[in-house]
Amino acid sequence: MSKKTYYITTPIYYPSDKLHIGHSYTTVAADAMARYKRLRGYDVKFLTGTDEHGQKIERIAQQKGMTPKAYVDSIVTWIKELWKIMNISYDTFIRTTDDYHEKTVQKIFKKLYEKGDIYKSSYEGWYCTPCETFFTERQLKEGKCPDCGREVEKVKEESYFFKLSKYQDRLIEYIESHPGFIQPQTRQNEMINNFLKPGLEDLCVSRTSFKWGIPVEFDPDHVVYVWVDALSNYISALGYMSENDEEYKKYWPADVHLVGKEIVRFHTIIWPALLMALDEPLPKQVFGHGWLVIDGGKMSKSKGNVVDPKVLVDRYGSDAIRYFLLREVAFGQDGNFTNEALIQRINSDLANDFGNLLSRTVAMVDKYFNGTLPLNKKSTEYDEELKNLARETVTKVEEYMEKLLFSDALTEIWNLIRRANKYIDETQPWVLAKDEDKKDILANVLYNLGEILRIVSIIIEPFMPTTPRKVWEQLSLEEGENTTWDSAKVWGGLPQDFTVRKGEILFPRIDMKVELEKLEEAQNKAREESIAKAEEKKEESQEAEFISIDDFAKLDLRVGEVIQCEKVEKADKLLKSQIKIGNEVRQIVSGISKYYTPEEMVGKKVIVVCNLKPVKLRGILSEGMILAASDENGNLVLASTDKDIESGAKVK
RNA sequence: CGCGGAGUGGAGCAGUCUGGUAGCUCGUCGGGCUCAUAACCCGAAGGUCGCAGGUUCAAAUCCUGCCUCCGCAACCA
Repeated sequence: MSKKTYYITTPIYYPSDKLHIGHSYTTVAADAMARYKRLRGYDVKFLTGTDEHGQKIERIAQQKGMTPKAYVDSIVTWIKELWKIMNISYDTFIRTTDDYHEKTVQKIFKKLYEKGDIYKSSYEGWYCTPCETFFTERQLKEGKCPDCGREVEKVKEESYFFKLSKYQDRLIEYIESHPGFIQPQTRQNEMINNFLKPGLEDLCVSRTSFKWGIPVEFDPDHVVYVWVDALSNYISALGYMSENDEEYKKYWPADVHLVGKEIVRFHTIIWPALLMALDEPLPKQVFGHGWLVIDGGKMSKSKGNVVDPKVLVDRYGSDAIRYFLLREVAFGQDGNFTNEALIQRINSDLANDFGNLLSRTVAMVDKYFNGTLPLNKKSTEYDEELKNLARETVTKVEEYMEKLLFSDALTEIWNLIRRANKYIDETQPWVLAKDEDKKDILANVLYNLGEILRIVSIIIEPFMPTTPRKVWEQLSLEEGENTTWDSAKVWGGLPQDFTVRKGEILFPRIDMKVELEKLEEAQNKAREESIAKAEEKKEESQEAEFISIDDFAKLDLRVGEVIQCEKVEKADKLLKSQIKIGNEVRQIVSGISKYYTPEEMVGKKVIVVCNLKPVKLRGILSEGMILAASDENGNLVLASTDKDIESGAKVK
């Protein structure tokens, strides 16, 4: 009989830059699950990778004077190194630039086209490069990307569309009849209410405006655009539609796609629709986990609060970081990441509770029995409870892991560890040691502690893959039948006369105060380096962007006096001002409401760009722009003149 | 009336679906112990469970309204 299979995936990450701790979080969770299933005897396939195409990559590479491939190669090398130091046990690392993936995508595209689910049409719309997303005129909000608020580019081109709308009803039906499909439940509500019920629009699935993508086989001017390319990695990695599709037959449908909550939509709407169109089964589950937030806010490069996982792993080792990520935050919800919490966890859970339990056990066997336990044992009244708890703990961990509740699983394990520490207090081995007649009781107590350590070391392996071996080393436990998952359910796997070998301290305690400073220093350094790089980039592009005096002369800058000002309703940043410029009065809308009240605006002399093309903001005409200075800390002040001067005066 | 999440002892969270003594970790204070990484064990203080109504014998939990925070969205000429 062949083994049961288990197929788990992470998203494929976009290698436009290095990854942060949030990416590690997803990947570590997937890894813990993969390791757990392997220990349970499953034939596991664990997939991760990178999504390497798109205009954004093309541009970044261009700025750096590299080919797109060379650029992503450098990032991918960095990512693989990260997964290595974090002990990520992926089976396949797929890159969307891999030859086999490109071929499969082309075949999928062609199949859908032949089936009529992809059709050619012309597209007039807007494109946001950072988001890699098209928008219709209607979706656009006042000329900006509705996702990120940045500039969009007008694009008119012919392109291919996927009939997403055709699958809308089937999707709703599927999701409602498969309650476990989208996890956690709240995400399901979000998808149905936000996207499915309002109606789906067909999806643009090709581009002609850039080249860095997979060419459409039968229409080489087009490259396949993100959805079909990226999402199908989950099946192309298994050899779907290739000569060798054995893995596909074996592993598909996936047991779980692990994704961050921001991309649940793509995985629960677009991806299933694509699979429906291909007549292939849908993944069994999409689990959208929460974010690691910093000081209550989202981690983002623009905020400069991105945490580099390599810095942390370097300082504390991957097992400690993995433990923290999976323990601290309830999977599915957002959770805080702070250096304090990290060190706290390391100290109290890993050093004090767990590491110290090993330390004191080994020390006592060493001290009282010269390192090797005698065979004669006599039980105590406390043994039964401890043994029962050990058995129950393994069962509970199994139950929680099935639901991907990593934090709960670890909580159970730590309850057992704490119980073992208490057991030492109850039995008082140092008292037993003073009485020759009680040596057999003492031996029993120490054996039981050794057993708890054996059991714990086995069941923490999915979370902390390197620690178990360090424990076994100190207990002289051979990796083998007494270190399998099932052996953790049976009391007595450790030899009755086991020998201890004092080893390194598992998790050294950390001086919170000192370490916080050092950590911040290290993190700042890493951050500064990346900022410095970004500035370099900026400078390079700035040099190329000198303007001539003629360019500057095109600006019509004038002094204006605010004669009236009010807030724009339903817009929290906008003020509408009437500004007198010479003999003329203009209406200008500005995003300065957070910094200036309408009252203080009135009477101010400001500098206005007068020949800016008028636009409507929030439906209100704005005929120019008020100049203001703003810094990175979010301060904003209006630009003004040094001394008073008549309104209408030209600025140059 | 945009969508969603959250508001529980000093901090971080669980409990809410399936009403009935409010639980955990950290911190604080007191005690115990000495095998151990100044670690471990026990005890105590500390909560009107955001606010206001309602249902009920009984509400953190169910219903209604409101407030605050966060994310998305919007906005930033």
